[in-house]
Amino acid sequence: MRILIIEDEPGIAAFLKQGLEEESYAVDTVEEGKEGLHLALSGEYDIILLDWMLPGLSGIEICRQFRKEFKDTPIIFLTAKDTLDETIFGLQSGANDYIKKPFHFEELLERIKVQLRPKSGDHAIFNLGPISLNTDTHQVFKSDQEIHLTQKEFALLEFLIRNKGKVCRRTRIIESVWDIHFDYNTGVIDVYINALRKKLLLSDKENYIQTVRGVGYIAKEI
Amino acid sequence: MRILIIEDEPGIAAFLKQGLEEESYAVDTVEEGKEGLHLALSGEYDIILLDWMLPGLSGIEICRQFRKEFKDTPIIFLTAKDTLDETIFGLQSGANDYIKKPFHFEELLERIKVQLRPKSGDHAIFNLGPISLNTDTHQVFKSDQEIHLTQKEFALLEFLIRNKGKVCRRTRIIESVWDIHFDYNTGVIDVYINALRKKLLLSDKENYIQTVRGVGYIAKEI
DNA sequence: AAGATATTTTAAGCAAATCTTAAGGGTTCT
DNA sequence: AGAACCCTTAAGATTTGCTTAAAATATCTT
Repeated sequence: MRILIIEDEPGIAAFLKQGLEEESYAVDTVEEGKEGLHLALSGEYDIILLDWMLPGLSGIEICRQFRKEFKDTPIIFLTAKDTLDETIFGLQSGANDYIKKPFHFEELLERIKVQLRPKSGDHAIFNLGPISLNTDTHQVFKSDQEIHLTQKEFALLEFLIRNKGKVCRRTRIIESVWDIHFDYNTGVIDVYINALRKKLLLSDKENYIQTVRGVGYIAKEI
Repeated sequence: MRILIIEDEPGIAAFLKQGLEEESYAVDTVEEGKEGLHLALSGEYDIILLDWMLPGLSGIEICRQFRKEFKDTPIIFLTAKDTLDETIFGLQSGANDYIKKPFHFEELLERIKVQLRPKSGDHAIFNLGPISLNTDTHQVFKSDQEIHLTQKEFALLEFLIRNKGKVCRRTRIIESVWDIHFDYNTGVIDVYINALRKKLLLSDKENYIQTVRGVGYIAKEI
């Protein structure tokens, strides 16, 4: 999962980046407003943490412009302001949640998780045919049979299922799951896809993870 | 992707042309209004950058006349005026966006990209008669029947459909789809057009991909 | 801290899909 | 009719993905 932090105080940004990376998110930070909007509009992030007061372009303005293009990507405001008015204003501009500085890291983590849950229902469970994946407990089942996956295997499967029905390009996968932004002439993806298919016992009849030659892979309900 | 710049200040025009060409757009510039409108009406451009104040014919007038012919081609105004009234007036006359001078090149680039994305939000779907092409899932359907295309086949069809109604010269095709910028004495295009027609079951009655002798091909609603 | 275990990455051989070339036969235009 | 252009086909070249095993790294145990 890729997170973009737009925050002008380097201390806070670094603190968040480190903490989130330990939770195995792929994190980029940027200090300036316009550059932040530009990065956000690349469409490569799964969630955006946005400071309210920024040099260059205000958080609200970034939020508004970003929402023109991306309706779904969650935005969480990091804000020192706490009057009701301002908060409402922020949420109206398209944010999904806000958190008041100073905050506990755990609380932020919790809110991120909530935002990254599947839209239908409030469970942290994603499904793909008989396969279900729980992002809270980090468990995977196939027809009520638990299947042990390693970190990377889980991350890859999560990425594919979150993008169910869409082709996931290899570059996207390597960026989101491995946090590598260049040099993707590597065979890791193949190896891990192979591992997933084996562990999930996917056959020709149950090809929930299909390869799209020359492009990447797609998780599909058959 | 072809861009037409109608701008009377040679410095700005040259600067934009160079920058955009580095981003691998094909750019033409013109300094005078009437000539600009004439070129625009040739229908060969995917997006038009239009100065507000022009000798010959004002930007707004060009915009209005152009819109009579082409409903979809995006127009971005380059403007020094920044009062709300004038901007609204500009957008009413049919522009899709505007950017205030002086602007950062990056910002312009971002706005161009936004305009060139397929319409209707997140549906990355292009149509040609009963054929639909989804750049998101990398799928092609003809009357709800999925048709498997290879990379190159897909890229070629995408190019043709993106330029629906416009003749695509062989050199343009070889440049856009194969990224070859010289030496196009090759028969690949023919081979792939052939493959497309076969896979899409195009007949004389359904000649959505027509050949334009001596020039190239055109994707056309019949 | 060292050894044992689990995970991740790299590399290489193989198989299959895809891409390109080239050549013969049609078609269209002058 | 002749020339230029286009279509079709099939073989050879190339790329891509699958699979395996071993090397490198991280994690756990004692």
